[in-house]
Amino acid sequence: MTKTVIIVCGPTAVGKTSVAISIARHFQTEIISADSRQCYKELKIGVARPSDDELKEVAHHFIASHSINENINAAYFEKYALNKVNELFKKHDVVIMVGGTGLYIKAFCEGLDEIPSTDESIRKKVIKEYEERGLQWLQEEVMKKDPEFYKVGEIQNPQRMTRALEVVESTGRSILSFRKNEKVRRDFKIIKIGLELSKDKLHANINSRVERMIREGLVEEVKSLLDHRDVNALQTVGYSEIFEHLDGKISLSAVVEEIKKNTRRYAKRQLTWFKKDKEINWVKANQETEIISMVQKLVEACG
RNA sequence: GGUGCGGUAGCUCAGUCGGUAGAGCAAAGGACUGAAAAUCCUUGUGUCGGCGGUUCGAUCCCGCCCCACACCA
Repeated sequence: MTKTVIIVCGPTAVGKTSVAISIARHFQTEIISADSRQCYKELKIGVARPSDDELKEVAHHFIASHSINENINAAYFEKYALNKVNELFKKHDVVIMVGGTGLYIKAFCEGLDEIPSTDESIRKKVIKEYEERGLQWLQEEVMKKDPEFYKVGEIQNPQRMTRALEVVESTGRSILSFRKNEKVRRDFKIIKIGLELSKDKLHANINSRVERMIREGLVEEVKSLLDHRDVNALQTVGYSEIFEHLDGKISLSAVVEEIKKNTRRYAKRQLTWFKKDKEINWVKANQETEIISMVQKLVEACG
């Protein structure tokens, strides 16, 4: 039988976890998470990690598997998930991937261009200089050192600009010279399922989830991470806002509303990303039996 | 009941010495190749409280009314 990965994606709070578990049980297989925050063992309540019962029901990978002090990114995920999927294919014909991190899913399905790993000290230096000297300095540096990128890049976006600078400085070549614009072909089948809900229902889910997180002790969780607030893993909805509250800048009730708002905006960004992917089969998130029979048919069709 | 202050975008407000209006926030849409729950870009939204009057022309001036707030009784 053709080896197959079924990818379940969609916006936050749409109900991916439970659908993925149902599908995994149906195929008697395991789950690889594609979530850029649930992989950290230090983050639990605020990232809506699957419950202990759920984790017991089906084996999960890339959940609470790394530390916030590690440097995890899309390229890392691509390698990690490819290794994991090949390992799981020894025991299973079908493997499930679930998550809301569109870039990670894309990296897994299509690959990222190989860019020589840059010197960590150069990266840090570039970011530090940007923080000290500002965007205009960054733009001038990129204009000087990588004029090609400056012409086409997002010159208002400091993250893109610092990356471009970091790459020219450590390789001597423009980041554009590494871009191949071709998708890598995987030797397994990929089926993409997108879960959807009406905006009203999604927002209601988001609101009640945020309130539950607070009830379950999110403030305590964030308090225990205060010393690490600068790490990338903690630049996260639900954590940034509570850090502000712990600083005394904003009341708890205002924080709750901020988290709801920022989660809605995050969901919208995810939707914008996933809508562009024409390979996704969209289904209503709350119709599990229909989803399973559809997935079963898709798996048979390709194999 | 009297006096004062106000009623302009979903919210908070600015403004027009009379030529039918604009900021912030919220919202909506979009981009995305080693930070992606990140980061960045774009965009409106109006019976200017109601009815009359003056005027070529009123959201702006005048009158009455309604509503909110404050103070006095």
